[in-house]
Amino acid sequence: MKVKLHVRQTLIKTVKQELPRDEMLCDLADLFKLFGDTTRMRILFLLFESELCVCTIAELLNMTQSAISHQLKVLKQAKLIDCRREGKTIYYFLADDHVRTIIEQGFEHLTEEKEPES
Amino acid sequence: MKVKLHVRQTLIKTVKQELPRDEMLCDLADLFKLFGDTTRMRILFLLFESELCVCTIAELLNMTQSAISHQLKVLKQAKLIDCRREGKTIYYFLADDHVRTIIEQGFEHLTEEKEPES
DNA sequence: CTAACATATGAATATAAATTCATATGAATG
DNA sequence: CATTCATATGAATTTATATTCATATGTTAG
Repeated sequence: MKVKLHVRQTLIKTVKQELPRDEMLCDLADLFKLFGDTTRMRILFLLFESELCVCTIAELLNMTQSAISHQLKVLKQAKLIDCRREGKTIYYFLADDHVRTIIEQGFEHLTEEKEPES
Repeated sequence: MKVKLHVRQTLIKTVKQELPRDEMLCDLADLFKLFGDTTRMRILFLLFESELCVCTIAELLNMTQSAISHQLKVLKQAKLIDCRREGKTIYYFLADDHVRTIIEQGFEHLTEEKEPES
């Protein structure tokens, strides 16, 4: 009885500490995965400048409307971008400044790597 | 002649500004790609604590030595981790603090997303 | 209501990345 | 120097992801 209780508490501890940690780890990986694709990165960089509609993004990146649309969906589901409708066209824009911050962080890593502070 | 010169200068401008931007974009995507995989993320989290040898990582993550070895290679090539030999065993460790910073940034994004400030 | 335009979407295909499997390398030990 | 242990690696396979293609949805204009 006592032993079982102990086992159960350990289990609870595991669930409370290990599983969330693991879930968080996956969430993190999923987040970074979004930035790990050239097309999505290009889209985000374009949206740094201003909001844009799907067809403009497609033109600028020289890709099909469909391909862009699919990627926009991915970015939107992840809440990195949002959109608003204006008649027929739909404008996409960055949801907040986190995107910038995260990308800047990565950028710093790259630049500091290439010029190793001599 | 003058027109051609102008065209050429525009081309140079393009090469100097657009292409590097594009190359940088790819580098960035490649960097983030590294964090976009659960296995690699797990490995990095383990290395947050201390340096570890391949077999220990494999045990802790409950994966084959080969799978871990392949991923360690990827991380090492990207210079996120480094290693030292001690007899037969090889210890891997984080190359610098950039890894921590980048992951923390992503982490902040996640937490701020889940609790949208009140 | 129909045509035209902008975007979205499901399924198929193409492409890339992770894991496995078999085996090679490299160091220590008897 | 043969064996054992730790790790690395190439090729095959599996699995995941991006793109394409065909078509659907939704909006505006006539």
